[in-house]
Formats: sequence, C-alpha cells, structure tokens
Amino acid sequence: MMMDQAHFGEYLLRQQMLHAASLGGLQPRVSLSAEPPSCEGRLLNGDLWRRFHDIGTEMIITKGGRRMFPSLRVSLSGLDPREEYCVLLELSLVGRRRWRWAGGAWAAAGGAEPQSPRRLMLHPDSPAPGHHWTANPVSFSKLKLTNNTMDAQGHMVLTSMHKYRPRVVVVRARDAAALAWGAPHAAFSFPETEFIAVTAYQNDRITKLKIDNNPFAKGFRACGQSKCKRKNVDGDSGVETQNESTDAKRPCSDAASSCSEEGSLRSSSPRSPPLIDSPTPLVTAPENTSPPPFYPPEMPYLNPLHMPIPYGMWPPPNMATNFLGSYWSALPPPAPSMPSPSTPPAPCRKLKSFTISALLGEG
DNA sequence: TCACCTGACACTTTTGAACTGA
DNA sequence: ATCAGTTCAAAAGTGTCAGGTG
Repeated sequence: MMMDQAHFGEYLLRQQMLHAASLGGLQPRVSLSAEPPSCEGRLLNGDLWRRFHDIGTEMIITKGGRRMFPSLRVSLSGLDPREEYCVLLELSLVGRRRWRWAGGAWAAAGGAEPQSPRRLMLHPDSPAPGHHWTANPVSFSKLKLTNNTMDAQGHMVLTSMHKYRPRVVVVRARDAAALAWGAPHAAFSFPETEFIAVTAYQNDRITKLKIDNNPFAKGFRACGQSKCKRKNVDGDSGVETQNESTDAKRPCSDAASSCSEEGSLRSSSPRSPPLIDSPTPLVTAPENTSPPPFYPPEMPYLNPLHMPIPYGMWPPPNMATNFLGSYWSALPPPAPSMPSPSTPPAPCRKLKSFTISALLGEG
C-alpha cells in the first residue's frame, strides 16, 4: 500500500497558499491530518486498463464531451466508517510535452500547450461516510472529456495530443465547501491509466480494443451490421464481411460485455457486468517519480468557471451558488448549508448529467 | 501538403415512463 | 393501493468518414 498523504498535503497547501495570496493575503486554513495513513486504493478494472496501456491508451475528446473508456473504477478501504469523505478525480498532465503519432508510435513533439485548469472533479456521491466509499466501487464512468475551453457542462477540459494521468484524491470533509480546510486523507494514481487525449484515434490497435470492449461500439465489431453495411455501401463483394462474421463468433462480444464498463454508477445493478478484480494489488504510487501537479500561478482555481466541478447530483441547487463561489478557496467556511438534523433534508433533485445551469436551477 | 479538428451518420446500449399482473 | 416485473421509445454513447482549417 502506497500513499502520498504528505505529498498531497503539501500540494493542497500550496494550492491554497496561491489562493490566499491572490485573495489578498488571507491565511489558509489547512489542518493536515496527524493520524497515520490507513487508506488503500485499488484499481478494479486494472486488467482492461493494462491492455490499453500496453498499446498506448488514447481517449477521444470532443466539443460536447466524450466519456472515458475504460473508465476509472477504484475500490477504497481503510476509511473511518463514520467519517465523511469527499472523493475527487484529477487529471494530471504527464510531462510538459506535446505528443504526436508518427511512424506507428507516439513521440514527443515539443513543449506542452497552455492547459485549462479545470481538471478536477468531485465524485457525485461526495460527501459520504467512509462505509459508503468502502462498500461500493468508486466509479467515474460518467465523467466526460472535452477540448472545449469554453465548456459550460462541467466536463474535464483537456488538450489534444497531451498525456494525462488520472489521480483519485480522498479528502475528509463534511461537504465540498469545506474541502479546502478538510484534512487531506490520501491520493492514488495508477500508471496504467495514463492516456493521450486525441480528437481522432491514431492507433488502429486502440480502436480495435475499444470496439471489442465497449458495448456502445458493438456495432463496429467484425460481426456488426454497421461494418457490414458500410462495406457493402463501399461496394465490397462481401467476401471479407463473411470472413469477419466468422471471426465475430469469437467470444469477444459477450466476453466484452463482461469485461466492459458498466456505463453507470449503479454498481449493484443487475445489468452491470461483474467487477474485474486485478490479480495483483495495483495501488500505486505515491508519485515519487512524478511530483503532484502544480498549476502555474496564472491558472489557479480562482475563477468560478475554473472551479473543480462535480458531475453528480450534489450539492443541492440551493447550495450551488455558495459552492461555486467558495469551493476550493482559502476562505473561511460558510454557514453550514447542509440541513440540520432537526430539519428534514431538502429534496434531492436528480440530474441526468451535471451542468452548471442545472445546479443553478436554470433551464 | 500535412496534421489535426469537426459534424453527420448508423449503430448499440441505457434509461425511464407506461403498462401489466399478482 | 402497492409492488415487482416487462415492454418500448427516446436519449445517450460509440467509431467511421468526409470535409474543413490553419
């Protein structure tokens, strides 16, 4: 079990110092946990990730947002069952370089372009008690990636042809607004989850692997009607189609379903395929080799548009303004917005997808 | 000319409302 | 009246491809 609590604490502290400085000298309120680290993280679909990593994982980014496949699914343990935690996902730029596909391989191609700061997402279940996080897989399957720097949907804004590594951060905090002064608990990243953001697939092997494993791409499998139809449209004789249909009988389809993503956060859904456990512990990696990302001063999490955005149904709309205005800042905690034990909880409005406008009750 | 990006397309899966029966 | 199971249409998510952009 490896963890970088101290590293993360320093990272968080630096982030907040940045805010404090830019907010006019406010003192950051950071209370680093003094208890020994005990949290463990484990990548659940590590086998699938490794298959992609062996080839060189690529993730499509689109203007409207594209889901990650595979998605990040992590099992947490070692949390205090009664303590409240927030779980975040961060996408760290790996190396300060740009990549290009040349000669059938990825090669560095100059320095990195300026990055959007919005690469931190709050898990929709946050905050939740430790027993919730340890009892259920933590899935970020609904997360979407975009290259639209003007994105208002709360998607992760990435830059094409750049390499990123997901990083799961666990923070002990009763609500997202208190994240900034909550005690950081642990952070995990997994080398096999690194990927290069692209607007179109470069490596045919990645395309094939995605098609074979992503249920939504079933139509493009060798047995898929789409492929046959397209071939016919293209004037193909159909011989190749026949051959591929034979090949299509390989167990990829159903097996693919079993090793594909669940496509939803309903980990207990009867429709969901069984979880795939890694044969070996995959907890990494205190990023000893790659220090925690430190965003340049010109891009701190200051502007509300640059705030880390949750993509789930929390916080409730009445808290959204407060949330967007103070989250991840070094300001003192606002008056508690969460319902008190004596008052009934506000009805939870279910959002199909997290958007800022939805949070604000617009549209 | 090249590398990269965009939007329409056809396909599949997911989702949730409507319906049915116990 | 309630609940669980089924059905079905709409929404959402895929990669492909042709064309656009700088």
